[in-house]
Amino acid sequence: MNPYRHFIGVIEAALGAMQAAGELPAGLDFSALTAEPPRDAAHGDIATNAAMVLAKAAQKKPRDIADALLPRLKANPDVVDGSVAGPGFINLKLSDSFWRERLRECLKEGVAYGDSTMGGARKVNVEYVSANPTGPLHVAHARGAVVGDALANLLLKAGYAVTKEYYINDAGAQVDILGRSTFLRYKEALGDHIGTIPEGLYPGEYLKEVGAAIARRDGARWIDKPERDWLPEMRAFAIAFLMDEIKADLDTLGVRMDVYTSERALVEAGAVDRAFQELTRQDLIYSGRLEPPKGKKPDDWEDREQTLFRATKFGDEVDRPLKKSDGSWTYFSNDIANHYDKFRRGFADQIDVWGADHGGYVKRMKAAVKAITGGDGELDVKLCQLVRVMRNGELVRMSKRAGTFVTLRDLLDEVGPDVVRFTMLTRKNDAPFDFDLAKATEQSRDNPVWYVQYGHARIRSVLRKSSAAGIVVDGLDSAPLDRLGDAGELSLVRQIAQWPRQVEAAAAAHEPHRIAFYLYDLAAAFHAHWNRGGDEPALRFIVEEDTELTRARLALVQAIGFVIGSGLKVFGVTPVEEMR
RNA sequence: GUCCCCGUAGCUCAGCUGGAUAGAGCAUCAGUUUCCUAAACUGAGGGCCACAGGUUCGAAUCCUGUCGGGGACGCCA
Repeated sequence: MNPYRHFIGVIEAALGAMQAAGELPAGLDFSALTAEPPRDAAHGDIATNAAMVLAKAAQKKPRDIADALLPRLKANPDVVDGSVAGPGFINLKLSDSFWRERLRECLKEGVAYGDSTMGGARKVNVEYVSANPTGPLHVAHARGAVVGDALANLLLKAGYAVTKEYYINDAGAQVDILGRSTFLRYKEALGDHIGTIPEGLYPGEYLKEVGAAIARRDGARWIDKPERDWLPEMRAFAIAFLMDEIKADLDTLGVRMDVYTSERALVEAGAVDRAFQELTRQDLIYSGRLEPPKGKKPDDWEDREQTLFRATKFGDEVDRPLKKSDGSWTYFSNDIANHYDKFRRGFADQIDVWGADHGGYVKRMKAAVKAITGGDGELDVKLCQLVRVMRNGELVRMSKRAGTFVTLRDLLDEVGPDVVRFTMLTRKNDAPFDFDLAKATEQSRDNPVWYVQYGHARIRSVLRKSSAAGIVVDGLDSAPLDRLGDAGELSLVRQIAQWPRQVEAAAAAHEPHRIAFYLYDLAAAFHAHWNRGGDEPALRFIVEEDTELTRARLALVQAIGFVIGSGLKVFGVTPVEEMR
């Protein structure tokens, strides 16, 4: 249960009763009403702005409304005290037993604690990674992969029907370049001296393997053929080869897509024509001229009549071209088809995770989705800012294999998937991120991954020790939780009870990074309480002469472990049993 | 030239879609180990929330402008 959502219901009921009694006018809008934990715990457990939000519409002073509302809220059996403060806040103190019941819920539900029905099983499509199949994944892809995957998991936990999708850009000029680059490496594999890679082809050494593989398969059969014969072969082979590699990297990272959509297949199936027809039907396409682009020099700019989409009607800066000068579709056209296709597959709610270099593309894609779905579809775009890989403050520039950038594989080999995933999620997606290899594996409070995992390891350690001492650690949900009376213990109980709310808030905002900060705070509170047992042995979890008290405390410890496990599950990180 | 993101403690960052006296870690200083992992914990100092207006009961948060940093801008994807 999300206690705060629960209490909004309680408050609304009390306000309804006031309306029925004529103390408030009918027809008030309750949508701005909040119930949240006050910043200062001394104020109580729940603060509501109800009186202030309603004052204007009700034509009453906030404090008068609050004074009338307070006794009605105090009548709730879970409320033990309450007061009106400041400009009209109502602060409520809830009974310890109310919070202990939340703890019991957690113990019963295990890592499923925090699961929400907020999403109402609504279908959501999260498209992420979607890297071009022209080379290995690098760090920027890693960030997108981790953010997208965690966001998808988070929405899953919040009760949405989520599909994880990868859109393969296997059409267009860049895969032709890939095909030609592969052909060069193919010749090389057959003994040719190819010299330096010509301008305009991919220089990365990773293509050597691809060329060698196709040479093994096909021998010399392409070597004297014209390009039109070998290009489709080279292209298809390289794409398949590199996609396998990408999938393997993602698999190591713990990312498993539900759907891979091929741009080429979409085009061939007529999806672009269908989207084009739909936009035409809505009269959103016309022929016109565009201003030359500003900034960069338009060296080969030609002013010409173009097929344009009325993006400006939906909030974009200019109308956008759908066809290239040779008459073929632009990437934008294909991508409209992609999003339209997703809509037709039942996804009104769509989320794309992109790199920051696609920032200029957001408005037009949102405009297109709004347009082609007749306003029924909604696209949210999460832009991931640059990632720089550092080692002790020094910038790490490139990998040996790819030549120009640090690959995801390098990162995985060095620090492992769990560290990559958690660390990438300790920052908002729209802020740049320096990934420090030394810090990521450091064992200190400065490293959130380690700190949270250490908390979990301590929890497992206590439970192991108790078990070895003959205390039953099964069925802790029936432990006598009312034996938990210490202020530190009750504070931890309250913090555990925040978890369902954190899940819902992070899911609603599409911000998985919030989970990382919550887990860090929870771990900090746990470590602090742990150390109090040093000064006051009576507070230790295991009290040999009192089995029931011990079981109550172990229940608390286990619940914290469940919540950490639950959060790490969203992140796709495995909780550790012990530190080594 | 236009658009997008960012600007919070010396450093790295949070700040729960507008709430009460702005929070963590690092660094600095001072403490805590016969104890379930001290790889931890406790305390102190440190702020004109870039700047200037506006919106209202109330602004780090929303709107406008300025400054500063990053990114993007037809026929690439």
